[in-house]
Amino acid sequence: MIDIKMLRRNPEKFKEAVRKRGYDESIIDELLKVDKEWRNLTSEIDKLRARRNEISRRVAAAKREKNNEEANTLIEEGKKIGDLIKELEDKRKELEEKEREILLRIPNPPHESVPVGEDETYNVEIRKWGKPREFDFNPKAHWDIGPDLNLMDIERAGKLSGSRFVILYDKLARLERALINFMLDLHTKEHGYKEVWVPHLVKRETMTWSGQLPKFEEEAYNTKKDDLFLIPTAEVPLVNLHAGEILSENDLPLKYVAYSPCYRREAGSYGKDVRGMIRNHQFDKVELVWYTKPERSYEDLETLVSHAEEVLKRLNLPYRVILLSTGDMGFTAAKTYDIEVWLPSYNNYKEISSCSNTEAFQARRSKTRFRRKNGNVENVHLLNGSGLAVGRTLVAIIENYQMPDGSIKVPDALVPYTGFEVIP
RNA sequence: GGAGGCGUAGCCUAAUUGGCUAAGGCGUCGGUCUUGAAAACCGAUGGGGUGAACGCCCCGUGUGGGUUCGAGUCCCACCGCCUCCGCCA
Repeated sequence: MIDIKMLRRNPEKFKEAVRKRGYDESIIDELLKVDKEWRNLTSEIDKLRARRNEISRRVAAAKREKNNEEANTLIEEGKKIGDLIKELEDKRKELEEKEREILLRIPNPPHESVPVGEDETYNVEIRKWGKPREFDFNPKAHWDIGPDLNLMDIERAGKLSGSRFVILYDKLARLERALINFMLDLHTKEHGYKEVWVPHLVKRETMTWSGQLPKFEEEAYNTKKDDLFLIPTAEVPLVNLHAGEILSENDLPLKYVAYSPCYRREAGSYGKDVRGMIRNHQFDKVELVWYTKPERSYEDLETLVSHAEEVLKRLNLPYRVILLSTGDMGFTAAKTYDIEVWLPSYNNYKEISSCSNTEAFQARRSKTRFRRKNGNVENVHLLNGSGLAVGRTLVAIIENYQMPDGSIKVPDALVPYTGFEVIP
C-alpha cells in the first residue's frame, strides 16, 4: 500500500511510478478525488463531534447543579447532532471503503535504480558466476533422468492430484530433504538468521497485509469453509509476524528464515514449463525475510541476495543475477533481483530465487512499525527472498550433476546431509 | 464441538451506580544537574484532520456494530488467549 500522505503532496510522482509499472495512471486521480471528499467530510464530522462533546460536558454539569431544564434542552440538541453525525459517518464509511479498495490495487512505486521497461526484455544482468558445464555426452532433462531412475513419478502424482505435481522416492526424496536442511543450516549458522516454523494456512487478512490479496486471489488455494488460504510462500507468515506491533530500533534488523511448502494455483501459466517439476502447484522453499530500517534497506537487500547466492556457490551451480525492470517486478516490490540457475534442459538460466525490497509497502498494510531512539514511530522496511526454491535446486542438481550412465553425483556440500555420494 | 473466564498505551497495572483531560508505575528518548555516570527533577513517547507556523480539533481501552446527550464501563457479533469437558495425531 502506498503512503496516501506522500501521494497528496506529490501526485505527479506517483502517476509516473504507476505508468512505469504499466498501470493506468487514472487510478491516482480517482483515488485523489475520493480522498478529497473524505477529508472534507472528516472536517465536518470533527466539528460536529466537538460540539457534541461540549454538549455532553454541559449536560453533566447541569445535572450536577440539578438544573434539569437546561439539561433537557441540551439533550435535545445532542440528539439532533448525534443523528446528523451518524448520517455523515455512514457516508464517510462508504468513501473509506472505496478509497481502501483503490489503494489496495496500486502497485509499489519502483526504486530509482530500477530499469524502466514494459517487460522482461528490459531486465539487466548484474553478474554471472560459474561456467555452464560442457557435456561430453548428450545431457538429459530432469524429467527423463528422474523417471529413468524410477525415483521421480509424475504419472502417479497426476493420478493423485492432477497435473503439476510430483512424487519423489528414495534417494531423490532424501536429496530434497537434505537440501532443506543444508539451506537452513547455512542461513542460521553462518548468516545469522533465526529459524521459524510457520503455519501453512493463514487468514484472509494475513494474505491482504502481505499483498497477495485482493489482486491475486485467483492464484491462491482457499479453504472455503473457514476462508483460510494455503500460503503461496513462507513470505506471507514471515512478513506478518509482527503485524500491529511497534518494534524497538535496537531489535532491527530482524532476520528470519523459514522452510515451508508453497501452494500456487498457477492460474495464468497454462502451457508454461509444462514438463517436469519446474512449475508445480506445490513446492518446497526456504525463505529469507528482513525487518530493517529505511535508511539501510537497499544495502541489506544486497546482503540478502548474497546469502541466496552463497547456496548456489556451495553447490557449485552456475548462475546469474538479474535486476528486474519496472514492468517485470511483482506488485509489492520496489526493487527485485532474480537469481537464475543454469539448466541444461532449457539451455538457459532459470529463476531459482527472487529477492525484493518492498520498502514500507507491506509494513503499511500490516501496521508493522518501529520506534526510533528519538521516539518517532515509523514503518519498517521489509525484504524477502528465496534462499532458495528447493524443488528447482533439486532439478538443477539432477541436470548439472548427471553422469553418462544416467546416475547423479551428489554435490560435496550435500554429502553430509544425504549420507551418500551418488544417486542411485 | 460444549461450558466458563479474560483482552486498557512499548510493557505492567488502575478507573463509585455510564459523566470533566484513561490515573499510576516501568521502560525508552531528550533535557537540567555532573569531570563522567548514577540518582533526582522536568519534558516527550498511538492515529488522523486543518494550518506557513505557535496551535486548534477529532479519533484511539482486541475488531466491528448497537443503546445513550455521553461508553473502558451496558448489549450483540467476530477475533485472540486461558481453564474445564468432549473428540483427536
